[in-house]
Amino acid sequence: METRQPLSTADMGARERLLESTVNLFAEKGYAATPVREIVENAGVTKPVLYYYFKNKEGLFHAVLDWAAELQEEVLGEALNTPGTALDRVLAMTQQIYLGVIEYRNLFRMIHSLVFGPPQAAPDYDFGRYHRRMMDVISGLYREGIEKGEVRGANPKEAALLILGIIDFSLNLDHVYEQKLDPERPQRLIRLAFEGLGNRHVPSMETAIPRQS
Amino acid sequence: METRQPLSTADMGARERLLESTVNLFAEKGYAATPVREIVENAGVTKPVLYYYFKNKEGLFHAVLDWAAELQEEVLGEALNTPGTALDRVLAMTQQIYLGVIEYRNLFRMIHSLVFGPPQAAPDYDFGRYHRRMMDVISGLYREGIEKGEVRGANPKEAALLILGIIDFSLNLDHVYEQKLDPERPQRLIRLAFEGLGNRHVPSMETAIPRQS
DNA sequence: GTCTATACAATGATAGAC
DNA sequence: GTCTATCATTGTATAGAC
Repeated sequence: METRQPLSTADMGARERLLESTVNLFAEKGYAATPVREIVENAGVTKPVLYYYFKNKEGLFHAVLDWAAELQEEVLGEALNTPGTALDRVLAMTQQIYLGVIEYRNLFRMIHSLVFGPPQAAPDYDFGRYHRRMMDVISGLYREGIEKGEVRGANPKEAALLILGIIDFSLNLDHVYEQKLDPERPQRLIRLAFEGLGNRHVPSMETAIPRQS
Repeated sequence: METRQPLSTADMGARERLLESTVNLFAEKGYAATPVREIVENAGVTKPVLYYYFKNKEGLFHAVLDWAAELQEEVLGEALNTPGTALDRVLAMTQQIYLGVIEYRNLFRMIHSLVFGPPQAAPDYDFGRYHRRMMDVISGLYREGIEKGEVRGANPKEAALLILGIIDFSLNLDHVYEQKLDPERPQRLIRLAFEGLGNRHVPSMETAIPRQS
């Protein structure tokens, strides 16, 4: 029967258009609020085509999410190959993430609203995997920074929470207010978190920041 | 006709049970994935009762959200009456928020997934109001801290983003992993943000800090 | 592989009795 | 105010022709 495809490569056909349509609609309306009819219309095919390539609406859902996990690995993989201090590497990773989000914006928005949305609004899936993977990578970066003496010895897990929280929240903001993505914001906030909100007159580790008042 | 009620007080009747049922189900499954049949079953009434008190499913939705805005004002009002330094007050506010979230947990979860979920998964509503209100309050607290010389002069809006991001992310974590709420976490992370991730050996915010390297 | 046509269940909403 | 019974619509999914 050969209904199995590589899911990524070169048959710019009905299957890929269905995946793309699904991502766009789930990002905008969520799983439950998106009728199959719209998915297929948007992909320029008819309903039976969907049920030919995927078992059902839920199968389509899983196909998209597994694809997302692959992309996350690509992004983090590049980030891990970056040299520099802990702050450098965290900023570079953040940059990579933003580039990935810009390229696959709706995919990210879909994942994000699934992770933080109502638990039963969509079929079961281990959404925590994205989060855990991020935590592992970031806490690893920070831990190395401690060993090299670049940063103070805060609990790496807590530090990772703070950093991931910033990235996450920044992306959320861009999403909620539907502004253009502000690729600078998470970097600014992360620097702020490294420098500290409370300490007056702190020279930055990387940049010399002008101060006044 | 007199179908207008105060929405809050003492008729522990069908209307209130409907609101509570709605909150619980929307928090768990979201707007689109929650059938009115379940709402009324869970409230122990029948469908026409719902349509008697509220215009339709969407009217019920709005009623719940307006109620949430009132509660937000209560919580922030208490927080604003707290004395102390900027850090003290931010921590106190965070504490108040957590108390509120514990008391009205599902209401918060519902709001949150609506704010950060897919835009068209539910009827239109100005969800940004909750966020803007938080930003105003927090940036105000920080600004006062600057004027009193308690904190360094970071951009109050950016500082508010960082702080709100922490609160938000903490609540998200508790939600996503369905752990018990950890009321300590946001406080820890906020202190961490005030102290700074990057600065080794940081004395508290009041004193001037020496640097090295 | 892709279509037309349709089966079948679930949903939001209401009419009308009490 | 609350119920029983019902309607119109929309949803997912499939049969069967090509």
